[in-house]
Amino acid sequence: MYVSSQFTDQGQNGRPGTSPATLGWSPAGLSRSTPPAPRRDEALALAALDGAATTLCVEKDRTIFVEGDRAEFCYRILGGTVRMVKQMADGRRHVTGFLLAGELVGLDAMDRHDLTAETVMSTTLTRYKRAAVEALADRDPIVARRLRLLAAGELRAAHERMVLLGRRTASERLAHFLLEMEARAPRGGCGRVVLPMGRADIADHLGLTPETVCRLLTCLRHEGTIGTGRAVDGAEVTILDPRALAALASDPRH
Amino acid sequence: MYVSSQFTDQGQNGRPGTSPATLGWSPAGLSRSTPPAPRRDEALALAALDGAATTLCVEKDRTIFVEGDRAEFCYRILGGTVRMVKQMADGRRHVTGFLLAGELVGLDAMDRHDLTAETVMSTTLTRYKRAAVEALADRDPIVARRLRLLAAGELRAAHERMVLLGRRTASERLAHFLLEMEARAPRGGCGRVVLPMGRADIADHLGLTPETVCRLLTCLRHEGTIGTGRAVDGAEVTILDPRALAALASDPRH
DNA sequence: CGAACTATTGAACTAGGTCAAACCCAGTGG
DNA sequence: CCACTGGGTTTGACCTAGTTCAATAGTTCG
Repeated sequence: MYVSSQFTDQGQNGRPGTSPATLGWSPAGLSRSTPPAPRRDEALALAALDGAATTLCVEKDRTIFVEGDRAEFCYRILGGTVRMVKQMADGRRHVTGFLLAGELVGLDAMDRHDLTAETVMSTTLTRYKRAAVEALADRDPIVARRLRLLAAGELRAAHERMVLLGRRTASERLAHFLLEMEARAPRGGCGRVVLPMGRADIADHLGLTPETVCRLLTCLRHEGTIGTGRAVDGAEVTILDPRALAALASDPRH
Repeated sequence: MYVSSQFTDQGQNGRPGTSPATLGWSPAGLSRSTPPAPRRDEALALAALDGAATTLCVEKDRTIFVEGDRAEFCYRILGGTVRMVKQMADGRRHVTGFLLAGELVGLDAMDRHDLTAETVMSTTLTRYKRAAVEALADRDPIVARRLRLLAAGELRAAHERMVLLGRRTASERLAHFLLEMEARAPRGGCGRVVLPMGRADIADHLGLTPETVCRLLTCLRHEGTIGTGRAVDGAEVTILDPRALAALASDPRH
């Protein structure tokens, strides 16, 4: 209904030109300290659904689904970036996370989505019927277990984020964000982080204002901790002094 | 091991005198806007484990388990209050939530707990082997589905909390907290909220300082929005003007 | 080239934090 | 029964991290 009208449906053969590094499962927003997430088997398990899957292309800044929508589908990102948003009535916004290629969107829903999913840039994704996933889980305890694990991983990330939002300073937040993005980037992200999202998105993700994000970035640049430039899809940050950045991020325990 | 040494183990017949309002499942930290959580069936499902369950009494301010501990058990609170804590190396702390009678603790773990559970007051709980729960879930898709639903509920609450921590003002946070506690209180909590936790706990839950919590409470009292007093277990707040409080809390959408 | 964005920088302001003192009990011991 | 002690709570005075407002500088697109 609502959703399909915004998509360019390519049918199940419309594979995009970009081939993301990994199409295996990896829980969204998982931080570095989390034990390595399961991959291989689930990819296999989900393969059982590929017959019913549809591939979609969505352009920049479109809505995939809205908070409150009946959760009919979930998605896997083939290429691109998605932001998960929680909106307040008065316009204040929080970006609960960014999802990258290979990650899953909208799997953590009950009856209805509780977050809005929007594309940060032109994005390609595979769509699965949630009902089919649920059915698969009912049939196969292994899949069910993986789903639970996935949820647990997201919950863990969410807890981490609460500490970040509730107790960390602005620079700690930004440092943490840069390191997280670097860790999540496709292999070989040796100090290079591409930030496809704008300053406002980052700000809304970190509970800051765009101005503060800017200022902190300039500050880090002046201190020689990072370098900035522009990549094909969005700004690029080069981490020049990982030690300094890590010191700033100063993780809770570990 | 670590855990059992701090407990007064009553064995499985050592039922406590207090009989909490509901022993059914209810996802922890679920906010009012969330659709009513499933109850009856899960209580039945878990009953299958009651043979292996142990009832424990833990006094005030003890640790039930620590972040990083191998997650051998999970618990259901019979009576009392538990706080879930995330600690930073430098002492900064975040309380991700408070768990009340009837709610479950430590079910959302992967291999290890990612939160520390501490008693806010003298608390009685039932302990289940996680492995048994997992096994039950593997055997029974219904249980598995409930577990997923439970996790989704917590995730939802976590997202709500991120908005709260990242975008809401101090007074909005406090108002929201009071209303949430009132909604979660055992039936008939007509405007009366018992707060068994100290100001510091509330502050760490809301990303504020104890001083700010205090000031805001006094402020609300002076405005005639609430009244304060002391109950048997902890401070008590009476909500005199629910409208004003709700206006302050001003929920996102809805 | 100009419109419309987004990013950057500056200056002034404030919500909350910090520090420190006063209060208010619940125990406890004389 | 009452003073004493030790913990949390309140209150006050002051301060700063981060916001707000506003102006400038790139960028993208038509």
